[in-house]
Amino acid sequence: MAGRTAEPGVIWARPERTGRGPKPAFTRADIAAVAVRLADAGGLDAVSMRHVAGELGCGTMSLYNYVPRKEDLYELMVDAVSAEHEVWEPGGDWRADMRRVAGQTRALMHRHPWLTRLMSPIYGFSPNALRYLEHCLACLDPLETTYGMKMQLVGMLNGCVTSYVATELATAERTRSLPWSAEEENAVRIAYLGSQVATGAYPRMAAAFAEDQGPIDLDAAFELMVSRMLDAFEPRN
Amino acid sequence: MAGRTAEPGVIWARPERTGRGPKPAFTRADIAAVAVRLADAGGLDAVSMRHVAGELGCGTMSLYNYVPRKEDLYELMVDAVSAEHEVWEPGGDWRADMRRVAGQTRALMHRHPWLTRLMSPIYGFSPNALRYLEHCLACLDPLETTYGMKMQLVGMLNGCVTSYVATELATAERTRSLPWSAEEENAVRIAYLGSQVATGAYPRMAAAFAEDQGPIDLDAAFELMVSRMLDAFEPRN
DNA sequence: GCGCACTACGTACGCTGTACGTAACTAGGA
DNA sequence: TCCTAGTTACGTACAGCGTACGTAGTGCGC
Repeated sequence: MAGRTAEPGVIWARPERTGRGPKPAFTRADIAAVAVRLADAGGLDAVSMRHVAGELGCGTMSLYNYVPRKEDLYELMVDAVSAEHEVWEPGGDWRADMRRVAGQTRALMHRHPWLTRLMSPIYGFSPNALRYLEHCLACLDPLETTYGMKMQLVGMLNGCVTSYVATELATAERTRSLPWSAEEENAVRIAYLGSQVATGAYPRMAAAFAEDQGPIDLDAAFELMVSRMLDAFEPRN
Repeated sequence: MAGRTAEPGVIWARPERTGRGPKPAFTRADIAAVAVRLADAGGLDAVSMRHVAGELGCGTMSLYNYVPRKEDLYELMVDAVSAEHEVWEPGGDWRADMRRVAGQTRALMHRHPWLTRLMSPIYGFSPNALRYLEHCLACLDPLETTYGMKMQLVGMLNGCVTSYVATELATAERTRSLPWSAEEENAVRIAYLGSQVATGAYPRMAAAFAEDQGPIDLDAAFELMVSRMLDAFEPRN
């Protein structure tokens, strides 16, 4: 009965299997795969211990043999999809390589929209996160600066990418599958915003909304943002 | 009984008070203040409809007269603390002003650690968010570019600040008030990380950890990040 | 002054994470 | 070789959550 309750630490630090007892029926990879599938299909809220266990065909509480807390299940999920991060031989142009990294991160988050919600700094050192970080550092080899600075670059880039994609996804989600119609929702928002702006209290916001506002090319805007971000780390001359 | 269920839209679009019926016992500000106080004291998880209602001294379901969904309560909270954003007369140096804005945002998130979790792009157009945005745009008046670009700047800055502070807070939280001791937790993490790095699969990560690693000045690192970010928007010459 | 929109709130439902007790099983140490 | 300790499996149970809904009381607008 010892060690039944939560122990210190990252789930990655505890071995998946210790010799004693019956063979576990599943691997962490199995569990993560099921959870990811559920989240992809029904959103993060569809990932409950009961649901995952049901999908695996085992009792709810059996899951706790593999995953001490639900938070750890989330860690498994993040690590599992992080495996999709492609790793290539850096080409010598760190800006180009990092643009590609950022693009892949964005694509990953589009494939798994729940990822942005789990992109807390806590999930930082899973095996595939290490692999990803190592790859980023490899891409940054041509950049002559400290590793601390490179880590900061990666951190900032990830932060911006996450927040950008989160905005993208929220916007897309709002115009889809709401209990009321998207047009109605939008009309209400526009009307409200218009009424606020019309008070004259926000002249610059008014000007901003009045600006052209053609349909935005989200891809181009993303590339631009990333480029600007990387520019900031170009060694000064 | 009409309109009992959720209606389209932002909570800000519906009037706080329509003429009919008994006077409401509370204002939205009252409710937001209570929720913020609870979150400050006990974390975001301490904010439940029951708990807030109890603190207000009313029945749980009465809250739903003021706040159609819990998500809207969150919106009220974000707006309430956004009122703490100081607004000043821009001094003509947009970089200096934006650095100050970023610093205030960071301070705000330190005062209300739950804020980073609610900083979803959804909560974008509350009254105080508009006030904040207008102020940012005012600070950016000297920067000659489109409003679209300025909005992107503000968005990127917020994204980076949020992710930076989230990391700060998560790190601080991890070394505090855990069910097991912080030393133990850290020891486990270091041991795990060391074991991974020691495999030789992550040579650059190993180098990064080997690097100096004096105690990091979080304030300086933050200032540096913001400066770099703003540099990216400096008009090219 | 009448009616209706609004406030107030208790009850109830389905769901969540997970503590705990119990039974079956197996590998390591004697 | 057997024994036992550690592990897996899983049902039950509990406290808490968001919120749908019914009902009763209130007071403004017509």
